[in-house]
Amino acid sequence: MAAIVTRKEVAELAGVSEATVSRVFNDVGPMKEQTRQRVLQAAKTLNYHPNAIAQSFARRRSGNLGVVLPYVPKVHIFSTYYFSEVLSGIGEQVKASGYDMLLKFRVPGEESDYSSIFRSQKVDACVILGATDTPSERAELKKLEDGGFPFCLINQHMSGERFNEVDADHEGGSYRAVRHLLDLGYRDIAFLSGSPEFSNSGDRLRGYMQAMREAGLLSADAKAPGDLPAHLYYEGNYSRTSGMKAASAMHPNLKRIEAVFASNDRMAIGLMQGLREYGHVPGRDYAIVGYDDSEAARVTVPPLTSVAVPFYEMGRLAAERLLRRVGGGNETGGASESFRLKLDTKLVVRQSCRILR
Amino acid sequence: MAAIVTRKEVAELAGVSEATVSRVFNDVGPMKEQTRQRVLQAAKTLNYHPNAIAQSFARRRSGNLGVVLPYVPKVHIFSTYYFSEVLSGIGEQVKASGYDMLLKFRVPGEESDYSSIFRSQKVDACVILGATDTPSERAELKKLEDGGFPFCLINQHMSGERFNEVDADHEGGSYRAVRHLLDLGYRDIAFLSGSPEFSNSGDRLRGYMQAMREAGLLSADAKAPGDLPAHLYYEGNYSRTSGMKAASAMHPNLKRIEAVFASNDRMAIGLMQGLREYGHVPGRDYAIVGYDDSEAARVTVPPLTSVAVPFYEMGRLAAERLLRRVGGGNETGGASESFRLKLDTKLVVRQSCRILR
DNA sequence: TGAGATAATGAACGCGCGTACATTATTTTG
DNA sequence: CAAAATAATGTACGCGCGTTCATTATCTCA
Repeated sequence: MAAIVTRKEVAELAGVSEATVSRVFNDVGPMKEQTRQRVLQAAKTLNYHPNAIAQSFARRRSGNLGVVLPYVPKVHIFSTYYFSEVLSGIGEQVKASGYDMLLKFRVPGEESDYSSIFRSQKVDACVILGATDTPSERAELKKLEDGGFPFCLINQHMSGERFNEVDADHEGGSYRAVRHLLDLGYRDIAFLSGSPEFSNSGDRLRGYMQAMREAGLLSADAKAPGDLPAHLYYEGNYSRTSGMKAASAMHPNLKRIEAVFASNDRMAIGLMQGLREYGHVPGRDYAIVGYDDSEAARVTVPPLTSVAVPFYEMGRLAAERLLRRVGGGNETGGASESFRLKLDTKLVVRQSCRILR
Repeated sequence: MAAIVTRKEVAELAGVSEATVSRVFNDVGPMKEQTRQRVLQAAKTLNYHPNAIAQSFARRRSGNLGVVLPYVPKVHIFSTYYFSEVLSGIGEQVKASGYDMLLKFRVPGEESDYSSIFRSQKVDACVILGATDTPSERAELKKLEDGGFPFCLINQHMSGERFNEVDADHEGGSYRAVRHLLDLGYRDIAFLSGSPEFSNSGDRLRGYMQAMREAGLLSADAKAPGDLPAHLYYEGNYSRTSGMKAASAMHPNLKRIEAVFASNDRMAIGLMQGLREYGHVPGRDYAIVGYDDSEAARVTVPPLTSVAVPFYEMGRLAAERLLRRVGGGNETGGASESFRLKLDTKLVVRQSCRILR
């Protein structure tokens, strides 16, 4: 291992004190140009790089933005559209802000001790992905908030709390998707929901039901899955295989279903594959709209109409807001204002829904 | 911000010295059980967590595995199959080894100063993704090697060097793909290559040509793209859009092409989309084999025959080998043995190639 | 030219750990 | 029971920085 060059060696070569070396590298205080050049030359000669760990320690700041990801053994988490897009956006902002991105894997279901992530001092702020609205997770997040640790949830709203959040208008996106189907003449529109512990699943359902109520297809007080006809409500876990499973459940009812709105593209694709095995061709025998507008939506046959969610931008904004906060270093007074952003979604029309009537 | 609890406070509460607190937490030396319990109780009472930055500093070890990724502004790098799979595998191993994963983005084309990544001491070892075989990159990697910094290349072979590498048998995978087409009766088999600066592009081409030579479809001394009939060689950059572009170039020649072997699934998919616009249906009018066996291969119509590359396992093994090395802390003597692994690839047959003859 | 003001730089120490060596406590042995 | 051996714990300091306060060098002004 190559020997570590410290500022001590640089100071000796340049004939100055270590404090001067430090000042030069941090652009602090008055500095004679001649002295500065001498130091920089010595540093270059010795190929000196400040020890980042020592800097972090002395500054009491890690220079890392933590990203907390759910850990499921053997699951290729980075290959999930949502995570990969958000991470790309975070990465973009981290790079632009001169921070590093430290990934932390948290085992879901296990005692979530979020605050220990901060107490180790290894991250200055945290983006939390895959959080769920359960009492224990809420309690853990409250502890973070009470401790003044800067964090941000993405795509997970915790109503009644003042956590930092970056979310998207899933309800509006869902509403527009279903209105699109209604405008094409479809009336018997089924809904394939994702896991209910995610707030965004509830948002999608709400948008679906609002559009259906406005079209007079549901009673005015319909609010929950239980208020839907059984043949119009299905549930998966956002995976393609759960979409294929839903196809088995849906197939017997397909005489009574004209269209399907699925809560994400993967389930839509799995559903299409499953129904194709029963001889039902998407876009011809039934209409289908996905959600997320992932790359996969563009490669299916026919290409999928889907609601585009700006996950990349969500990740980028969360990182930007957090890093602005910790970079400002303005810890004056009590709890700072929380930020909550809700980004627009957009329906991208492709060939999976023909005009019916 | 919550006050930081240090071992000093724990020591006071437990009525022991700071060294004893340290010993308890590091399970070092003889320790009276009674004393140990007193310390642990005090730590729990104060909610003490060792400061990881201070630990890293004192240990002269960061506890981070660096992952170097190419940075291209606005490109959603995590959404690329190769990167996402490798990262998932690395993440799995990092979690298992009690390390953290620090992402570093490097601007390609820019002066690649890999060694500065190590000189900051912020990572103990590095996995390098997206490296290219250019003289300047080689020089930078040689500097790392000379400095004794532990790193590993993935999916990029640098012939003549002794760098740590984890690769896959692309030549063998390619060969088997083309043999499969030959076995189905196809003779006029075109090749859609990826960018030539990646070693694995050359591997794929070699496997293709070997199979074609053995079938007597190429002369015995054919070695380079120039030795191929022009209508059988195309080039893309591994993106879906470059595959669609290749479709335009290939379409006029489709009377003379029976099958296509594409260097990755994305280009295969783009090609299929492009040719479908000209009325050519994959699996019926021509056969096609992709590479990588990404998720997308499973959702196309028809599902794509593809060569499976264990990217996830490659990432996991690279991390395992590196972390074993730095964890062993055995820096005795000079340069340690480099490791080079080449994992098997496997042809996964689906419906994109019918029996021709 | 000397006093005062300002610029530039150095000395010292803290950040919160890990641990070598010294000291004290406890146990074993003759 | 005392000496020797072993177990347990404490003291002191280094890791490589950032920065406060002290000291020195330089400039300005009367």
